[in-house]
Amino acid sequence: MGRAPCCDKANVKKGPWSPEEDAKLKSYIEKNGTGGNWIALPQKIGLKRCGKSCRLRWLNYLRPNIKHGGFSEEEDRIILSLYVSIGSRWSVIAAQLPGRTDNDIKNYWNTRLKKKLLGKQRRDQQQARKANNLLKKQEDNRLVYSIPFTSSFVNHNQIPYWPPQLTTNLPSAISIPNYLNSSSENFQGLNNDHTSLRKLLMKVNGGHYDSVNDPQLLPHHNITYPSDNNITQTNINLSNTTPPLDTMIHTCEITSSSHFNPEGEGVRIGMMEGQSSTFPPELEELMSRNPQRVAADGLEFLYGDYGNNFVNNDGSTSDTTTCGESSRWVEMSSLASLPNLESDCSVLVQGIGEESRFEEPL
DNA sequence: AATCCCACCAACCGCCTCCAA
DNA sequence: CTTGGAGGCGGTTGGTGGGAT
Repeated sequence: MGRAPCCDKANVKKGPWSPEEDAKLKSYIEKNGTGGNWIALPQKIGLKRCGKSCRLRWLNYLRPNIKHGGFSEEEDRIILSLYVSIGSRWSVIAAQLPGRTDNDIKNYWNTRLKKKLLGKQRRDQQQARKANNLLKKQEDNRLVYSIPFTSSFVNHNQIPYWPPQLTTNLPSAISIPNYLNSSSENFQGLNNDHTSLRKLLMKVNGGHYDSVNDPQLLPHHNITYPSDNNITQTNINLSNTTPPLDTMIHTCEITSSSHFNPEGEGVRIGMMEGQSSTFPPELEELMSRNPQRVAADGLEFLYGDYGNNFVNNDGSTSDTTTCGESSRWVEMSSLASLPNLESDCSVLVQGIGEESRFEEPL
């Protein structure tokens, strides 16, 4: 037996609110408050609406001092930094942005901010990919299957695609892995996956992209984490001033370099505290089933066209109709889990400010 | 001018948590 | 301790409008 519905679905109106309904709800709440019971409220004032719907309408639209649209760069930064720290907890994020609702922020993130970030990154990567493809051919002979990251991970000769203003401060050991120069289709997968996107953002900082473990990051944010990681509005104190963009970028560089393995062996970077892996199991299976392609292309085939040319156990190949679903899953999750995403941290963080200032005006 | 496509966003749905009985 | 109602939340849907073809 399922849960009883909160209201009589047959007798409640759905869809957009009329001005009359808005006026009724607003005037009643302004005079009497909600009475602590949203479910009973619509009946009291003669609205054929579900109590939850009334609550939502009030909180997201009718409540005083609500701001709609026109997110500032400052707000972008706050949203990003909190998203990286605590994930898609929109109500917590909204609590740090006066006048913004969780629904607004959620919509803004899903429709614009996320695209802004990844769109910028894709463009950078596509440009860099062209340059890297030239160099890659000269280095293929040095690839060793047992050390799959040798070429792509430790490559001091590749042309990096760090944004120009960052390259002067780059740790000399860091170079840009080939496998990150993915096609837009592959990175597109991240658009649809909160966890993957957040992992990516966390990964680029070695899994320590939060203000607790890294005081350099978000120095104006004072976020404390209860032991059960149950973050509430009350234990987050975020000042109105967010850190300068270059502070965030600088922090990314420092923490990223600390995870760099100059020996070029299979590099392990902890995704989260107490967790580490060289590759996700799916990726390792994919690699073991395609040794020729690993040897030939390094890890590029994992993000490139492997879905279209998948080597089966018997040596034959399959297209996406054979392994479509699983490969798409690997594509998304592995990209978010692969080590050495140093460059992306700067690109992503950089992407916000840069685009807000110079590109694609909203 | 008609149609298609896509971005945006208000609103809904269903799950989870809290708390009083 | 259990149960059920209400609030809260995040994910998703669907309507709408504007731009492209």
